[in-house]
Amino acid sequence: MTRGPRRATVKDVAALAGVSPKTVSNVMNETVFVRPDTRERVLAAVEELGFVPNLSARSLRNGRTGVIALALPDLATAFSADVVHRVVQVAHERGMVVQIEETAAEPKREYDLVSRAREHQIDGVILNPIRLKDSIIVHDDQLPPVVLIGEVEQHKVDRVLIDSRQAGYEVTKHLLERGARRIVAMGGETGATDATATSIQRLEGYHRALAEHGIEADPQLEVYVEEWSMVGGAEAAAELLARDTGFDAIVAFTDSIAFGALHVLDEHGISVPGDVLMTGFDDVEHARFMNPSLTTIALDRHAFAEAAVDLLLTRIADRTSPPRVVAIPHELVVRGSTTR
Amino acid sequence: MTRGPRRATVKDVAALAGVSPKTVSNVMNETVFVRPDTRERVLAAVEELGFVPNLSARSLRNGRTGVIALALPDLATAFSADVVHRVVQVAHERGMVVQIEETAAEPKREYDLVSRAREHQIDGVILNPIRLKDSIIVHDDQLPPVVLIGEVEQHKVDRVLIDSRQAGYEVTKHLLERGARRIVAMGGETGATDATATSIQRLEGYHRALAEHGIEADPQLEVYVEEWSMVGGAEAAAELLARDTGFDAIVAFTDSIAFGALHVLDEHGISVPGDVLMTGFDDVEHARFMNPSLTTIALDRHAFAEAAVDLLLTRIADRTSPPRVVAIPHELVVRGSTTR
DNA sequence: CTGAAAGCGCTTACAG
DNA sequence: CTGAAAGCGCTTACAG
Repeated sequence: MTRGPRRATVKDVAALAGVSPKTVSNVMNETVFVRPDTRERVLAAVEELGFVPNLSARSLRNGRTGVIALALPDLATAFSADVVHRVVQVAHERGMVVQIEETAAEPKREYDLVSRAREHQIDGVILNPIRLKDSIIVHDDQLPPVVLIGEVEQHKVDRVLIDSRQAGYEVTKHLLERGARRIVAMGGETGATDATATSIQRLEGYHRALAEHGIEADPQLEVYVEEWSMVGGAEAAAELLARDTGFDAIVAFTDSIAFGALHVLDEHGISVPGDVLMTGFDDVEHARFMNPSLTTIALDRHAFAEAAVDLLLTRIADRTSPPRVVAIPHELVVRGSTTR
Repeated sequence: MTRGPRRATVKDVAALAGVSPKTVSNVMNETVFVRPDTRERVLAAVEELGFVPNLSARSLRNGRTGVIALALPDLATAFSADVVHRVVQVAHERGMVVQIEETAAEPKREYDLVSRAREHQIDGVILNPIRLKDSIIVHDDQLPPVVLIGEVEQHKVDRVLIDSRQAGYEVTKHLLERGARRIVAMGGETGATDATATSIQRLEGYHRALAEHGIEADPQLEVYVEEWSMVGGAEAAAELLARDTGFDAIVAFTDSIAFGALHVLDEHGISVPGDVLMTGFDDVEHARFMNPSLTTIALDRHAFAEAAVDLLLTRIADRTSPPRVVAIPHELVVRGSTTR
């Protein structure tokens, strides 16, 4: 810096307030009780000098950075955008900033973040892991503070999730109640080798609902979706049509998959909800604005973000307490795509 | 840290390689030429000890953090999601990490970031300012490295933009060529007091196209949109219908506005493109998957992100060079919403 | 409740 | 091209 006055330091503040640097530190960090009049003098000096603590120096000393990482597979999806939006808001309210990471294109990044969080100058990680089997959470047992989001089947780490089995059951049951009998599961497939925990659970719920109605599962009606996006949904719908099997409803495992599938059905002159009923998961904003609007599973996204951030902050403060799980309630939102 | 071995430091590496800490630093930073065999020995020691530099210590010494901030008004929009996605990718390729900030809900944050970037431990900011008149860029002249994205009318700072005037002209001309005569501009309004530079420019292009075709601008056909989102587009469409004036096309100033408007038109039994033609701006992924798919203005988003990051890195390296402007080319993508 | 000293792990001058 | 010393600005023990 060539221009401008030198930034004030704790020393300057201490000198002006007539105390030691240690006392300034105590006031700034509110760790111990400081006598009110001392406190006042320090704060006045801070104000006068425009003192802002140097976070690099603080980090160097105490190992905390005030930064949490949010690592998601694909940042470009509507669901990711909403998670980022809310996590940033909640983190700010808690005095933390958020560093964003994307893991799908660069799988090593996921491992790297979790195995060397300290080296990356972050206090902890909120992670939506890509694949269950790849997740090093399972292997490594000396972890930094980590909160997993999404339905991951392991028990060493704090988690925020929704009950995907139950949700999968509910949407399928809804379709059965509306008269559908040949219901497609779009996103999971029995026996898929690289299935995610989420897809496995949603598929289980789907199977349970079918079984309750005395309907046997038909592998022809299970379509695997590699990329849970609109493109993936469009490809899956094309694959489904190519199988040339009858169907009267689709349970899409995310709203994005549903949007992609809807587009392809429309191109083929298949009407939703006229010919085929359709449901999604997530209730992204577009679900409400599509024509037809999309029946889907909604969750309290703010509660979701808040739980993730707060679990992480708790974990940062106490590394030894047992892992906790927070389940966020969900509900079925019925819209045009299942209403004839 | 109670468990695990102590992290290796430059000292450890220096001792193992039989050199001074300074030489280790020289090798790690590639600032000066180091004799190949010395270099090899140092790198071997780094490898053996798993040495990773402590970035807090580095920052404390040299003032750089390796962090850039990306500050957008609203993170939940599709356009934001895509910008975040691409900026994070490009920044990683350049060895930087990205801190995300949202400014619409917390307007002070914009000022704070730009006026005290150093205090926030960031090397620079990529900023999409909310309102022209609020932007402190105009007032302050001792700025940290800043790159503005979007059409901001000022010349003190590096900028990445598209030619919104020309784009506004092109979509309007396209609609005129398809026979539309009563074309609504949805997003800007002549004389709006808190108009953004973007909305002003798109409106100017719209006016120019009308003028070229000998059509007089009609204030009844200009609808102001407060929030450039689907909700805002839906509200604007409701407002337009309430005016009870004839129209045969809509130039929406973003794709999101178009989606919101499409939904309301559909609810009122107005067909796109049957009764009304519609265009957007941005070419977000949904534009392709809507029914009908949306005619819109596309830009090379990767080039956009790359230009923003690279301008910023150049600025961080050299604070004194004159401000630069990078214009990203755009093109009209014609789809179903303007094809009868 | 507050002070004086030491040190977190780097890199910047200053020498050679 | 490399070394020995100093210091970036905080906070952590250690005293009192």
